[in-house]
Amino acid sequence: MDSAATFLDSLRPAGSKRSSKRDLIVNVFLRQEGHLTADTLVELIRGADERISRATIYRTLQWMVDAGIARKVDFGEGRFRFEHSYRHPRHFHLICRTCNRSFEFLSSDIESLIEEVASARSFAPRQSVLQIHGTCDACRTGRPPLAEGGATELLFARDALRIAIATERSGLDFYARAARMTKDPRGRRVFEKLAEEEKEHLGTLEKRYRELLQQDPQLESRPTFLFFKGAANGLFAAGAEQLTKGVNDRDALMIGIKCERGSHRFFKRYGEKFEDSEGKRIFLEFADEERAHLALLIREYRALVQRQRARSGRRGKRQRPRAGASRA
Amino acid sequence: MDSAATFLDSLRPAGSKRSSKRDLIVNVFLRQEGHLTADTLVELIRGADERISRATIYRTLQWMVDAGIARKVDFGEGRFRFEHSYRHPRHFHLICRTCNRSFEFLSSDIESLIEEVASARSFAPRQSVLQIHGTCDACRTGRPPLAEGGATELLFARDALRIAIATERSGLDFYARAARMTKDPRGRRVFEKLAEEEKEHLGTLEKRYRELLQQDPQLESRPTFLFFKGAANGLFAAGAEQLTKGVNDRDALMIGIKCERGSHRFFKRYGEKFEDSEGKRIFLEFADEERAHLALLIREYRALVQRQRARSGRRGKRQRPRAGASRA
DNA sequence: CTAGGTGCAAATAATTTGCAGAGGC
DNA sequence: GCCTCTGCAAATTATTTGCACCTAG
Repeated sequence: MDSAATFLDSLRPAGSKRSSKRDLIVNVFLRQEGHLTADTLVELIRGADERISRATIYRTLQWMVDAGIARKVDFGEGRFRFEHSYRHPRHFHLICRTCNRSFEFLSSDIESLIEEVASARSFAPRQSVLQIHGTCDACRTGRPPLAEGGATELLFARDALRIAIATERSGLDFYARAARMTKDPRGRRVFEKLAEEEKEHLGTLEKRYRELLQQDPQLESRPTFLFFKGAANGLFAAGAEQLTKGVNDRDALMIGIKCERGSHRFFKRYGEKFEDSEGKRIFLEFADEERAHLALLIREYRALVQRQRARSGRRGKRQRPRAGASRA
Repeated sequence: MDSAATFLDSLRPAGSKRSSKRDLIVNVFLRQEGHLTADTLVELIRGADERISRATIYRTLQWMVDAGIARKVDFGEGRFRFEHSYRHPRHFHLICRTCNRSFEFLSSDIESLIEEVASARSFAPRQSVLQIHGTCDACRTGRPPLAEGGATELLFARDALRIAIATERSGLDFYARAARMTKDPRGRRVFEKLAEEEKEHLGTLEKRYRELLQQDPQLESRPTFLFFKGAANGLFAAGAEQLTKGVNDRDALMIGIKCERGSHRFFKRYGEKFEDSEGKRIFLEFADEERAHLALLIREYRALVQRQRARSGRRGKRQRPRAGASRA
């Protein structure tokens, strides 16, 4: 929470004055977890033994929304609720109609489909609202409300790390296998190097994951926050399957390039989508690493083609790198 | 629209009196296309030179919602809108923040993902709201508002038929190919028969599609309403691909069973999800047809296994039908 | 005749606004 | 001192309710 203050300072719009009341409201608001109504906030402030007008609460909430600290959400109850957005990515909601609690989740898969639909209708989407209304587990079965309190930031970081780790594992597997089956010694060394790097990076990620777990002992048992099918087995799993006996050195490089490119794109795109948070950082760092690997693979691919062309004397079948290999 | 009156009669809750005012409101409401606010409806009724109280409008709208004629939707504007639900399946919305119009769509793919998320959280979903807010094509580019007026019922029926036709085509292709490669004459005849049936059904569906097109000359050019990736190439496309040279008669039957089962499940499940409409009927009829085919294939599979077992004398390798074939 | 249905006006409920005074810079 | 923030009360907006009257069955 130390950097939160700095963050807040940076958000204060020009020409606004520091005011004890507003600071109080903002602080009380940020300390809360769920989705507050304006009224709840009034009660909270009154509880902190301060007289405050409803109007001020409303004005401050609007100010926070404009400043990007808060988001206004509508669960169809006839009034708005507010959630803070500091290190808290935009998300979808499960809303229990019995206990009125709401649970958050993200789904990269659903987001992709939404983008496809919008694009099919030439609609420029700015923001999507997805709410699943129904009955939560606790309300349907007996009464095990199951220790709440998952700060979304931690869950997001946890799931981002899990995806990164799964991808790293499948990448390691892929490169190790590719190294084993590559005949050209130089190419083999490249794959070995990449496998080595993946292994090292994997270690870093796993360490980070363990550190994360220490911030909340129950973190692992909390429900999934970020749904993303693609990476369940790692983004290199499909590539690894393609590495069968019939594959030559060049094909192997090409498959690697495709995997790295897909992986880099996913992590970059997804990382950019989020506001500042540990999860975002994980995604972007990962994207950078993949970009470096990609560059290395492409360089090697070109070199290999060059050597093959030279070796096959002038006027071999003059195979060109397939489409895609030449784009950076 | 003829059966709409009967439908309405059937919906009148017990103990309600026929009243000219209410009938008027209901009729005016059902004649509209989009998502009306209570106020718009008041203006419409006043325009039809009748004095009416806002309270009556509100009461009647609530009555319609209770009777299942209307749905209350919230686009976060601070007031509700109402859409009729007669032959108009629940759907998702694209909402233009510039012109405030909204466009409807369905996505089987998104619905599946929603179910998965809910189930992963042991949440019992009752209803989902998905809204994509942004800017529509007309508002972003110049001004080609592109002849509106797609009655959703027609669009739904059109897309249901398209999916059914694609599936039928891929089924025909699958059975024709299977017949060609089946050695056992009796099995071959079964596939030929199924291919024949698919072809006939395909004809029926195509005729129905042409008839539908006559109800709205622009129907084909209207945007997609029902998104469903799985059936873009037909639900048998994957099966047809598996029919390579290495496949024996039994495998072919088994692949067919899997395709029919998947197809039957999809159409049944999806058909049941919707309220009365042409699209619903198409889905359910189709599901029935697939069920019959499925039964035929299973019968044939069992017979084949029996004959093989008999032929291989006592104590062949005693292959059992693989899991799945014995469940009806 | 009697349970609904309807209009009118008043009540709610959430949120916004006008205005005069308080307070930070 | 100026300009913003704040409280209070009044205004606004969408919707609901109380109540007396009306009308179909």
